[in-house]
Amino acid sequence: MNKPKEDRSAISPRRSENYPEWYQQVIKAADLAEVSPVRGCMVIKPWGYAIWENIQAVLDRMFKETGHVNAYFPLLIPKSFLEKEAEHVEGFAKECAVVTHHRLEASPDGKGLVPAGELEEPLVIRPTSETIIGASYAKWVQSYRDLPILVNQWANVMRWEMRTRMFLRTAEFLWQEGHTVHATAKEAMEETLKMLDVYSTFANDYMAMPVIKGEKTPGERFPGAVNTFTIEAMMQDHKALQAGTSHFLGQNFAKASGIKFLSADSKEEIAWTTSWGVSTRLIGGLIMTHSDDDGLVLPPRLAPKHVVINPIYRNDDERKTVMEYCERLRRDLGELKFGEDRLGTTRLQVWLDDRDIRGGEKTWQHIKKGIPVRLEIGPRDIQNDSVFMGRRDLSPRDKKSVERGELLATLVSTLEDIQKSLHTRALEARKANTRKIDSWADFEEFFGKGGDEDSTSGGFALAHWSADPSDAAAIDAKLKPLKVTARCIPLDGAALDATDSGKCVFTGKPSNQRVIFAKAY
RNA sequence: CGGGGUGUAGCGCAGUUGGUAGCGCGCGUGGUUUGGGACCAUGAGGUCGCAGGUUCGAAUCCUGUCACCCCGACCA
Repeated sequence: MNKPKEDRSAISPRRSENYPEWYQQVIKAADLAEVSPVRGCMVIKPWGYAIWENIQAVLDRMFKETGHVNAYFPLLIPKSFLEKEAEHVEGFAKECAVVTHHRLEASPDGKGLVPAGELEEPLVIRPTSETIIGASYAKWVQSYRDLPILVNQWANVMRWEMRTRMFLRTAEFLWQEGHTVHATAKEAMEETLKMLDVYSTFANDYMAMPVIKGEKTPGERFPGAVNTFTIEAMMQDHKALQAGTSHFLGQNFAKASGIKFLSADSKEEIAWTTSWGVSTRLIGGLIMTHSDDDGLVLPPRLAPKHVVINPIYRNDDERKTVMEYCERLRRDLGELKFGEDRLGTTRLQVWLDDRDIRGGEKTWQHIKKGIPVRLEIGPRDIQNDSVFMGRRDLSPRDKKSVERGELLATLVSTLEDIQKSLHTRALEARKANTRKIDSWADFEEFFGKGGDEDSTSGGFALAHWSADPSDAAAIDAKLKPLKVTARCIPLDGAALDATDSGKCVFTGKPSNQRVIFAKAY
């Protein structure tokens, strides 16, 4: 408590002391979310939800630019629908919340309400919507002329997880799920990869979070998919986060749902489908990619407020002068173009924080909320027609005076500069903790043999791997004690300088592809 | 579902061999302060997770139950 100021950090514990606890504290300090009375569910508070709205705005525009439209399907899915695809049921059965009754009435003992009318067929709260959407598509698709169908839905889903963590894994979460239908396998695969690219672009350009595009190994596939593609990011504790997935479903779900069409030469054919999604988990990724020991750090392009103005005054006279100056500055800054809504570029979002709170306290709140640029304006600054500016990607003490005109002229490029610096920093962290591993001994060493809870051990291991399905069980057995999983087979091995041939570190068999292994969220 | 732990004020906690509840932070008010997380004073706020039991008397002892947390099995 009485540490010298230089030694204090706004968040306790620091990342290096207890990473998982630090993560929780960042969320609390930034007022992003809180636990709810409902098991495994969270309340997303306004600041957290505003970030989600920005994520939605940008992605929604990108989906529409790639030809997709939005629709909405029911929350409840008949149990029998889920049972139609064998692997799919098996994958999701254990995570389903089930609705079995449809009415409440007074309990016979007079205490509270009890469910009354039992449903003939239980309804499952959607854990994902392939089956219920498939039922609609079966009706919508008759002819090759009806294809492709390119629909997205913004929704909530529920998966009854054993252990939950805010944003990273909650029982209920918000997401988007794209579900498309195509006449050919080739076109469906192109769609699958196109949307993976959209996710990758979004992660890099908006979240400033570098990701590796790759294909999941068979063991990590979406239940029912033929191929699952993923974007994988590295968090600051060097663990991997699956940030988005895009699935080529082949004809599996089309067969299960009866999505058939007559081709140009009048033959009945089974359609090809895809699905792809990202969720509020992205916010967890955002936090763990950029935030520091002083709290949340937001990439400007997704920040709900780009700039906050902190007026400083001692009495009512000063207040009047300072507030007039600040209001005028807010108006002028608000004319600048930065940030996006669903249609495209919009205006800079400025928060003039005139709450009746001490200045220092206020500043630290802004820091903990991750606002990219902070301006302090008091009587001294006004005399010089200048403001005091701090950047969230720099030290809280690293502030400088900027002349008003210069501020207006350079602020947008400053924000872009912050955006870029966050990406660069994250990419360098990933590179520094990615290693080519060529022996089992090195592999164990890299991940801390024994799988202890050293929260910052390991990283991404690029290792050769036998794709032979008969080796899968043996490889799993070796990985399990280390708590390591195959994250993906990178699509662009060249970018990772990983195109060489070698021998599988688990089996010694020849391999011509390196796979990324890591501990994961 | 197994193993361990915790439920006391908004949050974090104390409460001894049973005697009807306290501390810190936060919050309200007044004052002094104010360009890096203020200080003093003064207030408000709790049927001690829930239900039984033992007892003259239970936050404390006993039984049951619920919830949450940590460790495993599962996962965007």
